[in-house]
Amino acid sequence: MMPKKPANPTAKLSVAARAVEANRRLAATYPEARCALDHQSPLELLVATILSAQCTDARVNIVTRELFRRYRTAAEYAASDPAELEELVRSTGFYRNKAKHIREACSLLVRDFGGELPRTMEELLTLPGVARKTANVVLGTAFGIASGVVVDTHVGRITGLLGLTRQTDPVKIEAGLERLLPRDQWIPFSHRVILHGRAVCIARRPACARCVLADICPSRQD
DNA sequence: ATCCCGAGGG
DNA sequence: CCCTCTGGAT
Repeated sequence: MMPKKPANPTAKLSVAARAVEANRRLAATYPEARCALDHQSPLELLVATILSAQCTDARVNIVTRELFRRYRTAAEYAASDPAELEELVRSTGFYRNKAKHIREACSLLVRDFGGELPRTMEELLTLPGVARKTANVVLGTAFGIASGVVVDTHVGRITGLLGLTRQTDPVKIEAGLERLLPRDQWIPFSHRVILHGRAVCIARRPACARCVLADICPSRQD
């Protein structure tokens, strides 16, 4: 008999099959996966998501606790004192841009949408500081509309490591993932990958030894 | 491609 | 010190 060689499932799975299998395992591993940004309304989720750029969700949640107490409506954000808003969001980084985006987006919400959040990608993209990632979060989590996969830094990194995409442009990554996964999995998949990125497949030091995807991951490090 | 920008981990 | 954190606009 030939000595038994270690199986190499990576080579046997098509990209599509690997995407589905990865999602299946992540679903089993993180049954509780959901949006980790604290919020009680679509507006609060929009603000939290704008603040989440290049910042941990834990930090965003610390900041929004006070922020949401101070401002309740789009009109209140729009009328806020710029310096005061900047100070409240300061610790999330990029604080001048973020404060400006919140103020300007809320002004536009008041002017064009009656102070409410619109429910289409096209309309959300008219808001300053809102691109596809933020719009997909708001549509998917606040409104239950599976508009697209949320491609943040974790989803971009991990889907690349898994060989689910060769793209680096988040819009192209998103389009590819949406061809690999059924629509009703787009948002849950995003949340699971983000959790996995925080807990196991950490950017600085991926913990492949305790990763449920290690045997189907082309980038596994031993 | 570059800028915005604070906080925490190694 | 360097890298990364649920990006977006110019």
